[in-house]
Amino acid sequence: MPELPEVETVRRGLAPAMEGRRIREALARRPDLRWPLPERLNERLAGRRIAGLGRRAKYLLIDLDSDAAAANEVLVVHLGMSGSFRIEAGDGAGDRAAEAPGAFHIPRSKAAAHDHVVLRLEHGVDIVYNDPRRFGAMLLVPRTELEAHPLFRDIGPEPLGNGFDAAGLAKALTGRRTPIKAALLDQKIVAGLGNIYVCEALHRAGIAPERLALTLASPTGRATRETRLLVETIRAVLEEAIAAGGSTLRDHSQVDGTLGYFQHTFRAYDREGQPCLAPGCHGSIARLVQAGRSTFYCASCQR
DNA sequence: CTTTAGACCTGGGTGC
DNA sequence: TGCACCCAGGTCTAAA
Repeated sequence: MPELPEVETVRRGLAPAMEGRRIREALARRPDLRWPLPERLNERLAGRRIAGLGRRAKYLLIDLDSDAAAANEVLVVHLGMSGSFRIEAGDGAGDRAAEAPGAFHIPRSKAAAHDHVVLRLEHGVDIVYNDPRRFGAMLLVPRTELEAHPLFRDIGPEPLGNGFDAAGLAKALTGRRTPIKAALLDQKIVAGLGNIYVCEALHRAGIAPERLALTLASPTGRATRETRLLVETIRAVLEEAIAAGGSTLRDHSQVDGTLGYFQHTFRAYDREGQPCLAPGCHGSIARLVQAGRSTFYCASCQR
């Protein structure tokens, strides 16, 4: 469940359970997700206090205080394609003592397939990370090195922040001969959009996905009516999606088990063959493949 | 430099 | 029931 609105929903769901709490124990069931998990995860997390939860692009940022002289670190989490968190009541001290040191301390009744990491908090709450496809990632980065980190260094502006505007988008699209669909998926141009919200934004803006990116900016790289429209549309779609708790596909749910419902609001994504929902449009949604990803659009009202 | 194809994984759905 | 095949919310890497 991983575009910006879903990650933001996860952040908001986890925050009340995590912020200000201390990690009692960090348990890893396997050594890696997409990349190796941080070395000595438990030694580095146990006892640390969670200062707060943040987000950058599709990354969840778990801010950790450190005792003593060690530098503060951020536990950076990416959900990949299939990552999710859930909050569970811990099992208390009882049966933990019965298990071997280093064992994965999830009661059998609760352990689910693909539960890879558990953060056991001091107040008896387990934060469980589950990720069937393991495209997700976790890494520990010193707070001061976060922005310069290779994963963050080249990422574009936050679409809901002040750094995202028509002038900047126009500049980023200038000279790019890639389709606008692919350009908006490029995290260097704008952060946090994925396949769903790019399709939805282009549909709402009435812009054809095959249009070359450079055609949306003026020849001199200035903002145009379309660049401005795209900026506003992207913002609106993301804000609506966050307000709806994100989109819930397949069996994913939010951290407390409730479902986001923005998927009921899709006007294009995954609606191949169905009528276009743009006001006054009598077309239907088609599917094409761009850069290896499905694009859903209406050839009638997207120009 | 820009752009694309392949790679990484598991699971669900479809059609034979 | 089994099996082959396609598809899926991402993004890094190598190659063109």
